Amino acid sequence: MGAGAKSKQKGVACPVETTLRVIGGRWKVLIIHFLLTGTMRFGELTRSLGGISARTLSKQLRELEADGVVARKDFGEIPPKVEYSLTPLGKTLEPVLRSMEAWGVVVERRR
Amino acid sequence: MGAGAKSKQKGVACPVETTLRVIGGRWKVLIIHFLLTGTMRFGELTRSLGGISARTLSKQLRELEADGVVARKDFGEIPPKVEYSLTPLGKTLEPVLRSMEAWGVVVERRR
DNA sequence: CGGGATCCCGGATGATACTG
DNA sequence: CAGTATCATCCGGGATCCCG
Repeated sequence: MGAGAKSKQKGVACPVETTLRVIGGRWKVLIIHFLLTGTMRFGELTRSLGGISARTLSKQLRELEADGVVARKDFGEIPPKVEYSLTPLGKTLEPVLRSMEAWGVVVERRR
Repeated sequence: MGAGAKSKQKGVACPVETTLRVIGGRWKVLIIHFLLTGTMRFGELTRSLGGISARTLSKQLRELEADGVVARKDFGEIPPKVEYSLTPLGKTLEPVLRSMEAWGVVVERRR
């Protein structure tokens, strides 16, 4: 995966790798982190993430949507309004992120 | 990575991303998975992982070592003998992998 | 056996310009 | 506002060859 992302479904039947494939993208855990606090619009996410390009955000959101983690709601208005939120499955990622966060804190303290 | 793996230390002070940076490599969770069962030699890992190149295995092991997750023991013999194992810190990754595995299982069942 | 040195490619991401 | 299209770039990782 270049950075990280890993979008291949190479025979590897390891569930841990499956998870990594889903949340391994450069910005995905951040996106999920923010959506855990509630629904957000595209522009809000762009500003919150700080530094992500529209092209990349769009792509990562669509991948998360394809994996059933994120729900996209298009209001079909002009000007456009689109809201993103976590699906029930997406919300079940919270304990995973928390355990990763806890470990990351320990590692960071180590230096 | 290709991205995937994320080796940048960009200001991002998010612990979750720190964890992802450490275990996000193409083979790292697999390596850790095997080392959780005990000490292994370079060749053993190569065969167990199946398909990894020596260059990449060497590199990922050194990165894990630099992050304090893996310990390397060189016996300084001829022919060479090197053993790899998890450090105490490395072993604390087990609950993280388990939560990722549990989620991965659910997702895989979803299709 | 356990790597290091090189060469190389594809995918991931950014920058920029444009649009409904 | 929320994207898409296109071009440019960067980097992880594979393939191959070589060595102590």
